[in-house]
Amino acid sequence: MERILISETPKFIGQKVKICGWIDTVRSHGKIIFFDLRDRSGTAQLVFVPKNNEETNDLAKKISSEWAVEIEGEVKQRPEKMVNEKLATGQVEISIESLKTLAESEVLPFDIKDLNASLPTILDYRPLTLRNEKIKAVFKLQEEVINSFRKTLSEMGFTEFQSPSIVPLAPEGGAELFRLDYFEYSAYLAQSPQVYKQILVGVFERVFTVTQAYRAEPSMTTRHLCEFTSLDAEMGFIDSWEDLMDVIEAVTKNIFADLQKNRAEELKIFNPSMPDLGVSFPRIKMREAQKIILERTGRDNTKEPDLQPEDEKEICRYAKEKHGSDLIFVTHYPTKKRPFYTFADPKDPEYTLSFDLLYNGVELISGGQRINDYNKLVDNIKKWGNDPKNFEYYLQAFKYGMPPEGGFAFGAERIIKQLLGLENVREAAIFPRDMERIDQRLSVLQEDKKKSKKE
RNA sequence: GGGGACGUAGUGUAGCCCGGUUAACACGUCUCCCUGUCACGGAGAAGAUCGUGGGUUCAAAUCCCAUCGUCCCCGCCA
Repeated sequence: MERILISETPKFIGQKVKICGWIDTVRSHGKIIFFDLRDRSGTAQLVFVPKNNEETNDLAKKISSEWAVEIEGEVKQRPEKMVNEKLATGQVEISIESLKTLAESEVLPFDIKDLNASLPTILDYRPLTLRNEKIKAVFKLQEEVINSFRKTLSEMGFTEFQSPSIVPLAPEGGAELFRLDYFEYSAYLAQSPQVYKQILVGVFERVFTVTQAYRAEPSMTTRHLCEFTSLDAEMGFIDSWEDLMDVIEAVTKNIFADLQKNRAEELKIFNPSMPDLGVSFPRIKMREAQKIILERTGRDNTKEPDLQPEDEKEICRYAKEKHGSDLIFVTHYPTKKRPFYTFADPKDPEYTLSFDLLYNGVELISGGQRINDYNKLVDNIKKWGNDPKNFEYYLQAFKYGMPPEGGFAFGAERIIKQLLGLENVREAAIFPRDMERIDQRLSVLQEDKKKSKKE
């Protein structure tokens, strides 16, 4: 008999079927045992009543959570009073005729259905806790974010490329790089695909990549990861830097729309408030934002070169109240605070044609127009204290005709964290890396190594 | 790089301020009962040298010091 999916069982009422999956829960009433069986498509109730086969009866008593099993049985319409409306398959149940263990499970360290563990514990048991319905849903939603990003940009004529992870050095500074042995030389893990996406604008005009970015920043905050998924795009022949914000707005709105359209079930688990996609995202200059914050809170940060985390939250509240938007562009960050390739505003060179898109108080996207003029770029590399010789490879793209261009990057984990209201970005990374953890806690994994380093 | 908080059965917490006999509760686990549950229910049981080391004290989960671990905030950033 061929296996069918659990979600299909209501179509087989009165018929014998074979289904496979994991045992979610067991409710034993002695002479009758109910199992919830879970596969990739959903969950259904199985009913077992003792047979005149001792072996099967013993097995049914022994089976417990997370055993992988294969069962054959008849799909039965449930009596009206016993329909479970919470379950998609709640109008039917499968009466077990034969039962086969595919893999036993050890006793679970905690109840993964009603998970009530701390984040470190959840991460320690990641291979198991990912099976939790809610945790699993996070990553189905993240998949959709990435699919949507791909789809929108492809339709807009962007070419996807694979960005390298091993790089010679970073254009944005050296402090936060992971260094690695590369034969007899040193190399680094890419902190961003910036260099490569800019080079490829000279080839494909419009490019994007979904890639891992690595930052060795000693940060233990709820919004930082040492390895994160960067959704990067870059486009040439722009008329204005505002073209970039138009693209971002389209991409972002499609992401939210696609989540609602294609992942309604997973979204329902979190029931987040979705941004109003009918309004356009306000665009305000950083200095204006600081003035608004001063007026609203009395906090005077108007001399600061950047918004404080508290300010970012406040300006998002402002955007929601005044413009009905959950997202807001903050533009014109000071030239000194941005990387060397950022395009200065010709009307006011102290500030750049760059922007952050804030969502519920956190930076979601950073971007801006880039310097495409070869000589200006070389000058800036020097001004930022670097040697243009180290950038010769990258500079070729500009030496041989680079049109006006710009781009942006999202953190995939941050989108999900902000949308679902997760407390920590590590909940939005399927296998998060932070200062203290690569899968397992490094303190446990490499106890001896750390000690020897200290001595 | 700077600052703050926390560490008690498998898991999540209470107890600590104000030291005192068997360290409490919930979930999970085990045994028994249960043919309509869906986070099933009922009865019972096991499970913790209170992170580690030292100090104060007649007496330490509780007070002090050190150490290890965990989390959060700032800087920085997506």
